[in-house]
Amino acid sequence: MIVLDYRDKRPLYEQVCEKLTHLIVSGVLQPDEKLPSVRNLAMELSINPNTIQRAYAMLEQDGYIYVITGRGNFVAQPSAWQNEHLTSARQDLEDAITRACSDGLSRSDVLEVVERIYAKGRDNSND
Amino acid sequence: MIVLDYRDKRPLYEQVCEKLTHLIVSGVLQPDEKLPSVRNLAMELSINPNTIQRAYAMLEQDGYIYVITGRGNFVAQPSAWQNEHLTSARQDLEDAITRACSDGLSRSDVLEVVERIYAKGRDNSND
Amino acid sequence: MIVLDYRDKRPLYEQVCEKLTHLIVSGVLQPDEKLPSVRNLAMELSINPNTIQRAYAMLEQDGYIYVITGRGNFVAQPSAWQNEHLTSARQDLEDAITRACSDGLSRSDVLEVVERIYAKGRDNSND
Amino acid sequence: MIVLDYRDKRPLYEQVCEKLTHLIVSGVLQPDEKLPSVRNLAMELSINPNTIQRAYAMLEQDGYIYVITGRGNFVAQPSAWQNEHLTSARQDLEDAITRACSDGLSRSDVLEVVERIYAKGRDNSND
DNA sequence: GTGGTCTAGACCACC
DNA sequence: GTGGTCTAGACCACG
Repeated sequence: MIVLDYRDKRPLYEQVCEKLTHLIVSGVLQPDEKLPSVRNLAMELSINPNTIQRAYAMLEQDGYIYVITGRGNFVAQPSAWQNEHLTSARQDLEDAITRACSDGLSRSDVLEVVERIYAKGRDNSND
Repeated sequence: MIVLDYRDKRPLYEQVCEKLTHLIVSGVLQPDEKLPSVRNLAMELSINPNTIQRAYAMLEQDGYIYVITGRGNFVAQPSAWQNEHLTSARQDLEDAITRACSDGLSRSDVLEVVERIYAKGRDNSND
Repeated sequence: MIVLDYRDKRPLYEQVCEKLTHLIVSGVLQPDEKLPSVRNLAMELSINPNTIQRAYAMLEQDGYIYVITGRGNFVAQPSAWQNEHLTSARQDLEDAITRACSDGLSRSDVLEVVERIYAKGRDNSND
Repeated sequence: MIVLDYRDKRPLYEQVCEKLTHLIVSGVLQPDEKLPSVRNLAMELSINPNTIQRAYAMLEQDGYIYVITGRGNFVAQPSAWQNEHLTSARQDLEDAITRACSDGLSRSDVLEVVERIYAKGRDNSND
């Protein structure tokens, strides 16, 4: 379900968080679907339960999942995260393009990259 | 010459590195121009000389500057860094846009952001 | 009769307890009226009977209901709980307002909120 | 500086968090003032550094403090937290009064409590 | 010395 | 079985 990259400099809990967020946002995990339990996912990834716990806590805090103690963690309704997710993604993009601009990339360079990526990723139905 | 942002989460040496890179790439610092000495720049920014040392080491390692022992640090010829700089910037941009795409941003969302940034940043003469 | 909110962070037995308390205090459940049996209510809410059992135990302990072994649970006389209920509610309110005060809310802020809530909730006939 | 209440049901990190928030909001801790280090405060309170770490992480996440790795934790500018703090306090108050209303307290009951508390707490200069 | 991450293992409340 | 908290102790990057 998730593969960790130990060469990645980011903390493990952040990787887990990001991977799960993608699964949720992309709809692979449907609303109200149950996520693996803290202990199970920890075992599956061979990491400490506390690390998973932390990732789940962040996801809940960001509205991607909700928790029922004693039952498990469940995917939240899109209405709970959709807005925030898009604005945050937009902000990240803005930062990246600003950096690209100040790094000397020309507008046409950027546009070309955009076209290439969106042509390749059209199966995601993001037009 | 350089202003540090202590609220920035990144390590100081990375900030110094980035700021100097910008000055070099943008031509504010000309090829073969001498950079401030480690000690001087450290004093000016009121930070530890080790931090500057580390930043200079990275800049040399990335080909932006060259060192003449006993003389100082000097800006390298653009031919030494231009290619690498652009491809690295391009790669960063690609990653960011890929992420934006998989985060659900549409092509038109991205294009709009690009136009906005490049309209605002036209004084950088990157068209 | 009762609707549970699984998103609520509080334990289920506490929710059940609170809902029943409201029904009793507001007079929807009359003194000496029989409450649903543990098993029935558990089935109706699709939760574990232990949870209902615990809620009933708390209600009895707080004087809202009385138990006749083998017969069932019954709403107690208002004289048994009225005083305690009001002083406890008063105490909670006091704590909340003290916190609001120390959080920097002005007296007029608080008064405004009070008016708003009591204007909206006048159908509860608490003037 | 802080006293923990072990009878309190809330987690320790939340208590620490709340106490520090009060110290910050009330101005006892001034902007840009340094907070005790994670390890020091942990020793002082005789609890595990991780618990303090968690409290500090929450405070940063809520904008009450900012962190400079290797230097320490510092009180953020009021502009960073003032708005959110007040709206959150207002929300808490609203919930409490709604509960009081549905618990059968009359408007005059509530008003009386408000007056009593704000009369007592007038040295806090909250009018 | 500073914060940040991670592990290992324990205990608790809830269901 | 579930999540949540806490401890103890280790290691790392930064300055």
